[in-house]
Amino acid sequence: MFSTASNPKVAIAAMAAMKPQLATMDELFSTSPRETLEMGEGLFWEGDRAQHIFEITEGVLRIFKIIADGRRVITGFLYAGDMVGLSLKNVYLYSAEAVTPVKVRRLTRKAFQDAIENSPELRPQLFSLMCDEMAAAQDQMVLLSRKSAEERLCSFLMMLGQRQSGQTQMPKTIQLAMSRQDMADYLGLTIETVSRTVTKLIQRGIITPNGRHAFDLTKPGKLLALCGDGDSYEDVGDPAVKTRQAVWPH
Amino acid sequence: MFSTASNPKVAIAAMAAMKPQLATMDELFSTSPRETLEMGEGLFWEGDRAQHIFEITEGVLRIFKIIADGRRVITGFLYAGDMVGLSLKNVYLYSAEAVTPVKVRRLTRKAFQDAIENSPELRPQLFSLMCDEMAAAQDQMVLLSRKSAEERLCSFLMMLGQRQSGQTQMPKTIQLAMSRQDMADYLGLTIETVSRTVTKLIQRGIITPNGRHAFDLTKPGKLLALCGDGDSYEDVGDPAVKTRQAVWPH
DNA sequence: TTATGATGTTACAAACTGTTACACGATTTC
DNA sequence: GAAATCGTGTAACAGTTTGTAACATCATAA
Repeated sequence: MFSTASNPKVAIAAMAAMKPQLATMDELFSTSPRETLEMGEGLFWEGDRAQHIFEITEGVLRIFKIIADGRRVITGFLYAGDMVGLSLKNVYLYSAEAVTPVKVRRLTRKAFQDAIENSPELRPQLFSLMCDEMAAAQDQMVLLSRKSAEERLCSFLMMLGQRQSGQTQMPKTIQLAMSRQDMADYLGLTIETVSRTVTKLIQRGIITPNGRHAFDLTKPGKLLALCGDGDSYEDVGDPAVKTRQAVWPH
Repeated sequence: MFSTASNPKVAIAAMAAMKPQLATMDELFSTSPRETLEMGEGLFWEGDRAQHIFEITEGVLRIFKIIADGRRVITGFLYAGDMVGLSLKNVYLYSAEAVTPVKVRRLTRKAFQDAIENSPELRPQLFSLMCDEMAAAQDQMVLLSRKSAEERLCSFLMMLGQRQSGQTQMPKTIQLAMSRQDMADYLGLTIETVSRTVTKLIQRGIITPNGRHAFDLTKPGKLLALCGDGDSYEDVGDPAVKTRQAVWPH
């Protein structure tokens, strides 16, 4: 199946790749028109036929599932530059709604797959994206599995801060695009517990409310310490100690 | 960057791919020797330099992270045929230990990446694998975020059943390779809660103990009903209703 | 067989989070 | 501009899950 220029399929692919010379994911979507979503509007629903991949150009999107009794679980928030809809299944595995007004561009799954398959530049980028997504999912599992309400809140604020600062140091102010209910459904808490915990953090002077949907980081160091993921590596030492079990002081 | 046979890199890659004609992930590892892990032995640790990708040939592996206070979160169990160590980072993002005696085969990351990059057969398979992993991670987030202890247990047993039956219908008996503590750390519960919940399911006649590490499915229908993920799609209807919000009866 | 340690089970009190109810302010609607 | 609605904050109470401890069971070795 793999061949050289004598295979017309490869030759065509090569030519296709030469024309726009796609080097970034963003360029892939550059020919698509921008579409607008109002606040609260849905982009697609769990179970819909998955025909497109989307790139977010502006705004914040929430990804969620609904289970029995109407319980909602938000599995992620997506910001400008992120992509949604990646999957091999024929239906979307989750729903997507606009948290704020949102602008997206879309590509058919086929166009996307062809572009990836024909671009040795794009493939590692896609792989990298998926790995990052997987790492984020695992961190979220840790949060939901073993962290207290306070640790969840602090972790969430730290994540938002890092995302807004773009990998540099923490910003002074953290913007919350989403409602308390969205936060609760993302953190596996109720809205009341979110409220209580936020109040406690404010009373302890760790954050200061700045309008209804933003916080100033008064003590960013404290916030980091309260995330609960310190010292992960502390006792992971000599790999030569083969039969060591994880220490579990229960 | 994309070219035809005039590019020696591609030509070499083509030749390399022609020799073994790699069509499945399994074949990729077929030249590597099998390595053995004893029960409880570690394969790698979170923070180690990530130099290899592993394929599990036999046995069960647990993937986990440790956070502050020694709290452990098992993010997954891996069985024969699964791969571990996929990531773009230079260090492993989690630890891997043998739950049962395990056999693995390894490939350097570079060898793996080259093989993927040079095989249009393997790429979709890898993509598919990663998508499945992502879907499983999201299901796990739902479980950890909003399911009760009983729902978690039932979901876990169903998952094990499906894995053991190989996508066909539920088997009569479900084998538990792991300890109660492992189950607890995977389901976000304590070992006591796991015990109590298992006892309840037995008393209600839904499962029947079959030795210490296996259950017979007396009422598989009941078990499925208790998973808590029914009716996810029930009100996901007309995509034309654009501004519909998810119903959230709180 | 008996001893020993690891693993699993059960009971009870305690803690955290969820539930319910109501108050407040901002925005929208009429 | 008043009323209704929505999102949010606060409080008392209830409930599930946890933590602690004791006990039971199993596997292995003496």
